[in-house]
Amino acid sequence: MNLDQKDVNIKSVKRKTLSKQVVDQIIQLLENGHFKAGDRLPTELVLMEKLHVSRPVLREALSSLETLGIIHRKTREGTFFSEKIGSEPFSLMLALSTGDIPSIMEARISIELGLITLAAKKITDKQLEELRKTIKKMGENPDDYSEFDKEFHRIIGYSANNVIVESLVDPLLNMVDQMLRQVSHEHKDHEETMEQHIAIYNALKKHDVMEAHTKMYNHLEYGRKKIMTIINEDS
Amino acid sequence: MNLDQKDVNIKSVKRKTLSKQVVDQIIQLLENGHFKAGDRLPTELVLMEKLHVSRPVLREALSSLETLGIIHRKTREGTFFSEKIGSEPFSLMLALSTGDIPSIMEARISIELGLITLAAKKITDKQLEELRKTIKKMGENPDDYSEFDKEFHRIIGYSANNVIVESLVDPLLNMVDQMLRQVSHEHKDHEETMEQHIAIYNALKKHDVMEAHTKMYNHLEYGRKKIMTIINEDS
DNA sequence: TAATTCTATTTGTCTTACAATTAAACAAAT
DNA sequence: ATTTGTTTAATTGTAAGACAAATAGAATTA
Repeated sequence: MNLDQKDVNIKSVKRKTLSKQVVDQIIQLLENGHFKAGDRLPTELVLMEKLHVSRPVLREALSSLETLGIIHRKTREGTFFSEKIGSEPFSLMLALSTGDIPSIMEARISIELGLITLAAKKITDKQLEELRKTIKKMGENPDDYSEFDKEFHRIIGYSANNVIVESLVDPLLNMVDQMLRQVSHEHKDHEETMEQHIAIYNALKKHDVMEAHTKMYNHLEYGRKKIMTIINEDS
Repeated sequence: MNLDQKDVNIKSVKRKTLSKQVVDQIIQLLENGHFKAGDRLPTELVLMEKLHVSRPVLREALSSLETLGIIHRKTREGTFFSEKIGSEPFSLMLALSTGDIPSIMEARISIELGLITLAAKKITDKQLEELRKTIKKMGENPDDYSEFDKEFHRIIGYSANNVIVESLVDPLLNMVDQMLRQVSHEHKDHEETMEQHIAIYNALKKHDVMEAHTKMYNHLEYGRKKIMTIINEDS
């Protein structure tokens, strides 16, 4: 990108770096429909020529896209557009909110309340059965049930069967889980949690969107308030 | 990173690239609490020495983090952790779903239904007033109201006042808006949309979580079904 | 004091070279 | 004919060094 374009970019104060421009160019290939998920991109050498940039610049762009989950690369094989984003990028992003417990709790509530609506409509019998199992196992392990708790929510998240929102579930659940470990372990509430999970399960089984939402809301608000109480006690 | 580590990474089949490792290292600085949003990172030269990597590798990692919205850089000033992620990364990610109309519509519904719950609790009088204005303007412009429609939803998204979920709103709304432009312009429904917005507004004004959810659900499902009908007609 | 110029720091870009990985082609052995 | 091993070549991965561009802050001047 040495020349030619007479840079009439007066308006943009913060001129974009070349690598950022390359990122945008490659994204456009998707938006144009020239490429789609799964397609193989040209080799770095070819891209360098087409885009008129040096290899480091190109590779900065490709690394960015890979970290975003949009492409993936394999030595000797080449560069491909991914099928879906996956959860790694969101995990990385969440690191910026480390310690901001209220925001994380809210985000988790927000995402899960959105998902339960999709889930109530789309959840399969098989997934309902899986849910039932987690409840059963939770009943059998009143002392250490946090893994089954998380699993319950994860199943609901994935039963919404939506690749876009799906990517958000695991990172948020993991973050919340990690936070819970840091605060007191003494505030568990096995019976109450069981009942709430069962109520949610029953609503999902009926595919009752509104009831599922209500039960999930109660469940999540219950958890949020408990945590907020705990961290306020500490301070 | 020339040597030393005898690479006992037998388990991980796909060895991580250096730049990916650097990304993880820098993320850990956040998770450890050694750095937080707003902090300035060491210069590239220093990071190169500390991490034992070459400059291209380091810069690939930094570019990745910048594209993820986690850091931002300014010539001569240095590199800083961002205060929030912003909406660009999600816009980029969404490109991978270009054309997958059902998924995008669902994701939008999911996110907004999650947000309305937070919004119903946290929305301010000022934001309610803004909402009222968009409804008024929409009433005055029965022919071209799509911008006010989008604005209405955007205000609700931001009234949830949560930096994490906030980043998702604009990209999704823009994507949906763009899709709507591509399908027929003839399917607008001014009166119905007005009524639904008013119903949502009234629920928010009462800070009634459940009613706000219900009204928003009706509104979004109405829109989704309309679009799905249209695209099915075409095919 | 205020405006201007200079300087040094930091990020941005390019070039070149070589290393590492491995699919694919080929050869050898069974 | 099928498996197994070997070579080759294509592609991504890493490194080093140089220079360009932007600009905060210091130095200079009016």
